[in-house]
Amino acid sequence: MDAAMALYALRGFDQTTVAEIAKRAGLTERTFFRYFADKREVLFAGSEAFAETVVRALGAAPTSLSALGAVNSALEPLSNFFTDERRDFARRRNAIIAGNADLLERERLKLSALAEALAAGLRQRGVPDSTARLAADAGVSVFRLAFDRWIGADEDFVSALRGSMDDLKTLTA
Amino acid sequence: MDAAMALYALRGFDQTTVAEIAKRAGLTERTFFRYFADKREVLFAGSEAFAETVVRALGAAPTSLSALGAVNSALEPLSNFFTDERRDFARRRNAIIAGNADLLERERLKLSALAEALAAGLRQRGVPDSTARLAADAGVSVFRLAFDRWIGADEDFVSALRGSMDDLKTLTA
DNA sequence: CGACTGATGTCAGTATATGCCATCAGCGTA
DNA sequence: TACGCTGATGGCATATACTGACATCAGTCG
Repeated sequence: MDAAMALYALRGFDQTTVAEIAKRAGLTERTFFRYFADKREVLFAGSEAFAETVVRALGAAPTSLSALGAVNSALEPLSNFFTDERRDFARRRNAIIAGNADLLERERLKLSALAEALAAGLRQRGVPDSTARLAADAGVSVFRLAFDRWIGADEDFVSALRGSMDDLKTLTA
Repeated sequence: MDAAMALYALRGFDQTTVAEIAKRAGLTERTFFRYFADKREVLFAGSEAFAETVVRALGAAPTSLSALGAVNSALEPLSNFFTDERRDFARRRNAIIAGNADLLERERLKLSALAEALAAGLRQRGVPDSTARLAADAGVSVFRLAFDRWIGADEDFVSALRGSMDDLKTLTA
């Protein structure tokens, strides 16, 4: 992962070959592909843990909450991922992703997987399907907005999340 | 496109090579790649026209409308794309996409491009950035929901759209 | 000591994708 | 008519991503 990140940052994602990454890491190409399904996946390794955190928090949210309220409280634990110390790393990672269409594509897929997981969790709470899907999507939108705020300014993630959620509320007001 | 669709449906996307598509279409592989950037793009050829329609309609929406109202009215012209005659084709296309991760990935990217275009249009109407992004994303969510309804039942697209937009409203109520 | 296991290496092969040059048909113009 | 231009296609070479099959080797357990 370190080797890949460094090379992607240095000469860009497209201009980096798996052979180069492997060599830098002191491994063979074949071994690289045993750990990562493809060249992009290196940058999205932690994404399952990420989604799991959200889903678990959703499961733990009080049943009294509305669909959106539950989603909101499911996003809060993500502040453990988005701490001040990791902001710099996140910025570098983000710059790489933003600069390449294939990586953006993968990111969207991961986010939509997150949305589906959220929707499934909501349905389990008894939320009707269409509501569940819309609330889940809205949650991901709010998350993206909060993430951009967190990464752009020195605002901490919880407050960015709160601000974004407020924006959503004014949207429909 | 016909050749590709037929083969994708017949033996699946992964099991179909570009060489086979080209042969069936009476062309060479090289020519295939002059028309389509990659193997997936065949299924998303019309997507720019699609996005343009939405953006144009958004530009034409009365300025008195709220952000969400404008997005809603921007989606309505899509009923021209989703007519009864095209439902069958859409179903076949959808089944292919749903069955393959790479294709799903590409679809997400197209939808997120649509969301970005919508957001840009909203900003041009004076909508603040975060509101614009959230409203655009919500619009795409509503569209997806409406599309699934349209494709699943024999409901026509405008009514599916209306129903989905209602769901969004009850979500935040 | 021998069997098993997990991680890695080696190698061969397939498919995607791109660049470069050749060809050829159609079309307008001197 | 002859000429040159243009756009679409073919042909070829090549890089790179990925996959499957088998070999190797270190550790470990009985």
